[in-house]
Amino acid sequence: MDIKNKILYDKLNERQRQAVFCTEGPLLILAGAGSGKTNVLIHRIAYLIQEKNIEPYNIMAVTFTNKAADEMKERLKGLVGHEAQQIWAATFHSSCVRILRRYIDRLGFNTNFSIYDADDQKTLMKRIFKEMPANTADLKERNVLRAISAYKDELISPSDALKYACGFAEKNNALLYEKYQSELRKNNALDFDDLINKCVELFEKNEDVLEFYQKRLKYIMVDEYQDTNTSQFRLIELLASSHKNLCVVGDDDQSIYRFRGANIENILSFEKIFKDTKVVRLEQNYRSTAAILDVANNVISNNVKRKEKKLWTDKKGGAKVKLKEFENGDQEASGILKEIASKAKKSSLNDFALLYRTNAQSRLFEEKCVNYGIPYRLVGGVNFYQRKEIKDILAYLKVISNSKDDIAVLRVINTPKRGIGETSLGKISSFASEFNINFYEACLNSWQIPSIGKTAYKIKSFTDFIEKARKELAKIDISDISDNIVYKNGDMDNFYNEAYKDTDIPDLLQSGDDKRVSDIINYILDEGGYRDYLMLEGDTQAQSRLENIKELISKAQMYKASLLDIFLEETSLIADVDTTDKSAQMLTLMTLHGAKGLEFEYVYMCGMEEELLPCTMSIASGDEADIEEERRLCYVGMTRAKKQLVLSYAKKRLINGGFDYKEVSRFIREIPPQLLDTDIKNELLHQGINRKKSVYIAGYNTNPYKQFNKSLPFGKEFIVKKSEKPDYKAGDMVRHIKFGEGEVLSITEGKKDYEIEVNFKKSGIKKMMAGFAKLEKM
DNA sequence: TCAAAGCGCGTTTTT
DNA sequence: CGCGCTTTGA
Repeated sequence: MDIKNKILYDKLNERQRQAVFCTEGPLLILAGAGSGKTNVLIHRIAYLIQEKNIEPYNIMAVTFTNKAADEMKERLKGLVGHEAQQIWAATFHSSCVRILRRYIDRLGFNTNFSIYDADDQKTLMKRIFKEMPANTADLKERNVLRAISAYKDELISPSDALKYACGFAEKNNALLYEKYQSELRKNNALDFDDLINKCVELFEKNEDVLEFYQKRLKYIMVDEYQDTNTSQFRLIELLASSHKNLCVVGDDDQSIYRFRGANIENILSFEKIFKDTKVVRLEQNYRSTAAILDVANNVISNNVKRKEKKLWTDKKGGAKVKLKEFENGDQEASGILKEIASKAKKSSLNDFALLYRTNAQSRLFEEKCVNYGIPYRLVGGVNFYQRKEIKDILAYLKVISNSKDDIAVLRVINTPKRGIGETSLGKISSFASEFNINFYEACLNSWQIPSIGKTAYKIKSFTDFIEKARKELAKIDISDISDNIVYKNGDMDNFYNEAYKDTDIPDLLQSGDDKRVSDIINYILDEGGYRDYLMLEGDTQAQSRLENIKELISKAQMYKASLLDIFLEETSLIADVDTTDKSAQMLTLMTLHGAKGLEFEYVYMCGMEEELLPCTMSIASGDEADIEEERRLCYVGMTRAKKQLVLSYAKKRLINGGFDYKEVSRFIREIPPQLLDTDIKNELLHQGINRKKSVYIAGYNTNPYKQFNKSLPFGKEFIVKKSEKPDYKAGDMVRHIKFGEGEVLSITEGKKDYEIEVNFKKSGIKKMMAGFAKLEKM
């Protein structure tokens, strides 16, 4: 083979090279965990450019997360140099936004559309609920939104949903879906799912647009292919249908987004859909020791729905996987963190990751980290862009950019307080719907709103404020938007750059006295009174809120005010502010989902308990497929570890102020005991530790610590002793500290305590444990 | 109109 | 336990 830069590919193994050199036609790369798939992808791109003379401009690499996209761009830069900037490497969502900003007018939207996040969706749905009380009685916004999202994942339109709905509930959901979509359109807004779906719609209805992108994107690669849903698949199928140079990389064992509509069929049946697909399996793991891989393989082999594969490594041996048991969640946190702290003395804290199933679990660890002085980096959790103050500022910017965005207008019209209350908002709202105009337009005509009175002046002061910003600062000119190029962090972002491929790019940062997005934010802080509002709220958080805004401002400094839209779109699609400087020595805390695609020397997986992993929902559903997804999640976590994996669980745990006995996770019981390094008796692991499950404490919504052990410092263990036989019996009247008087209905002897059923005069029948309830005989 | 106080409800996971 | 939502009272 005639290869210019042969050395580059010599480091790859045989299979990896196959994948890299196979450039034409459909290719499915089944890449096990740690098999170097990202490496293969970037080498494949390098090969296309350097050996096949493909223009970087003709290559698209789609990822699932911003993190992955950034990493890919970074590594490509190292491999192919500045040309890497021409490659279209982005997430599904940002790719779609980029396309829609140019062409969505074909679908009757304005190109300055807003993007609604989960919060905005909920707010919008709430408004719909108010408007349609008959259809929404005892429904929850969330559930309806989930149903809508499920429709969208499958590319089902509201009219189809309505057509095929059976039963009242489904019909109703479909109806709400229809309403929701029309509201979005009114607001000139799209939700996350729409970003994909509108793009598909655009391509299906506009052949010329599709052709334009097909011609440009001659080689398409999709990372984490197992996580694509039906609509994402359709999008890729459309783009690749003419040249068919589609390469997808995935691992069915790491599919962990089924809940979000990821269709595992996309990977299982890829070969059927794309004729003459070549399949390459990457099964050599370069990341973990055999000890770790053995454990992971044993767990995942319990899944029925999977492509059989044998992940292997030549790193023989390695430290056994550790299993640790703790009395409670608190001790688990201290125990694990102490161990990490002492181990980290010899290596770097950066080598450690602490993984958990739910974000809620992070709190305990955060507190302890603070106590012990362990620096940590929390990935995920409350998103920077979801914080109140940031959302407020962004909402102002959205209003300035797209005044049709009612949700944004409503968010800020009375923040800071302008004396425009619920009643007035209602009046504006009904005026708006009566004349079929947007909320903001109604505000502009506030003096015409019946019985609005003096509030009209207050409304005017708000619209004046917005209008001034639009005229003097943003200079909103929609035709301008696609004709600009953004500089981001000193790099040319490849937004719209296809149009500018051969032109000189002006350095916007140098161009003197232009207004910037940051100026608009300062205007909101100063003239809008937002700073005073924050300070007057006076809570301890005010300072940190201002800090957050400052961070936003520094980002906004890089954008010309006329590029407000682009600023907004970047901020709405970014999951986490990318200030994670890797140079600092920090322990990483994150969810199992967040860990996908990463690796660490030492991985600690905590909360390895039934009802946590697998989580309650997946157990309760009774659907084995849900359990399999949890098992894959467990597998993903385990395969992050390079050198050592430590699993831990707590025997009991405080949950929602209640107090649960936990059973060790079934996934741990799936590991052959000889593979584990543990003090715990292995028989127990085999049979499962048989404790009484999920004792519901005494009808309390309160923490037993608080009720009976106030004096105990936080963190001290609460010990349950087998309690004495109570001095009351069925039929007796008793008194409870909270519920007052009641009649004992029954007493049942349990393993550790007596379970008492009491009929309280005020609060009805409650079941409680005698040891906690502290009932007094009357 | 708004702040303070009370109630109920909860948990996957993310672009 | 906490959060967010609703009710309540000024």
